[in-house]
Amino acid sequence: MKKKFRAQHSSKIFKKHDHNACFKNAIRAIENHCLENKIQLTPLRRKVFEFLLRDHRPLGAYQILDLLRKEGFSSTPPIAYRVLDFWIAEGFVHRIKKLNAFVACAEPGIEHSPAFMICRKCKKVAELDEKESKVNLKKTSPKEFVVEEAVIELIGLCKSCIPLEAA
Amino acid sequence: MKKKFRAQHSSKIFKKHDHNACFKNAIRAIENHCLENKIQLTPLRRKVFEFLLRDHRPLGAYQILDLLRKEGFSSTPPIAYRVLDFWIAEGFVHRIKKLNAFVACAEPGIEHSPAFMICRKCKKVAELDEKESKVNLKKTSPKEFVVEEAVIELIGLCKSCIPLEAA
DNA sequence: TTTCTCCATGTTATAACATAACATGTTCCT
DNA sequence: AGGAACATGTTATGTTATAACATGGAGAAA
Repeated sequence: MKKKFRAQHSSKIFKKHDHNACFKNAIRAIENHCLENKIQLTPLRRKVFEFLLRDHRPLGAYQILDLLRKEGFSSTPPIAYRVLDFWIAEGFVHRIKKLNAFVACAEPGIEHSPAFMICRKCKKVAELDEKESKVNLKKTSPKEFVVEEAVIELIGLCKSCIPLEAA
Repeated sequence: MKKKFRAQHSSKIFKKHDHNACFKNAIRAIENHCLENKIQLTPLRRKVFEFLLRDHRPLGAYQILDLLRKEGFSSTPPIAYRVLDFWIAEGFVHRIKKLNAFVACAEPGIEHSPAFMICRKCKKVAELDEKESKVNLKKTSPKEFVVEEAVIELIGLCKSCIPLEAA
């Protein structure tokens, strides 16, 4: 299986990185994905994805609605939830239950149940991939329980915020 | 540190067990805890804990309110949320974000961020303890991220429901 | 090119979950 | 008995999410 959109290594998101390139790369990924799968990349869908991509910070559905309103889109709740459901189904957005919010995905295209690291200070969110998290958990419950889906959300301090907290 | 209330081994909850003893044991645990810590075990608090203890299935706040109403208690939302917050603070109840619901805790008294296994068929919930889950995750993000709190919720099929699903 | 179908978006209404702020009542300490 | 701390009650409202149905628009097939 070919990856079009290389995983952000989790630590990258928490550090200064070439976000312009990161952003463009992700946009290119959804463009390709939609082309290849004959899915419509509508202005609404593109806009919502762009909002989520902006700074690796999760947005609530109602925050997204406010942003859409400012850009002249309709902004009743189902608008946001539908587009979010769409991106989740395509594997490009994840829901963060802990925050009742949504983030752009770092490893789209493959169905997966990622784990997240949520920095409580800068609010950025990075993913841990399956190999690192879900698999470990699976081992802990060998024949006792068949894991079909996992919600794994770590709240804490990211590398960049640890020094700030010391102050 | 002395444990008063032995952990339900996770698999136990998913199997037939002496639930009467299990229930009584847990009630004794809260009675002791409240006595020892000079905390009031009021009828409302006791009742809410009993509801949650009944069958290892999580209850939503509004389900609890319905049950309270039937027993003649006041049943406006803050009543339930306050009692739930109380038990969570004491370490005897956990919130399951995935379900917007609450479960009685299997390993109370120590502050911990447990992991849960939620059976999508029978709806029962069991805990995985910290050694099995959180620590594994911690190892995966060594100096990148300081984990302060973890939400770990596995959705799947429990031992008892796996055969039923095959049908 | 029209008509049909599929899908996206729009709209209205309401459900489900949660908390703020303040009032009243109870316990228990001194 | 007085007062502080805590528990519960009440009203109002905030926040998150979905159901159900209406409209519009793009592309395929006749």
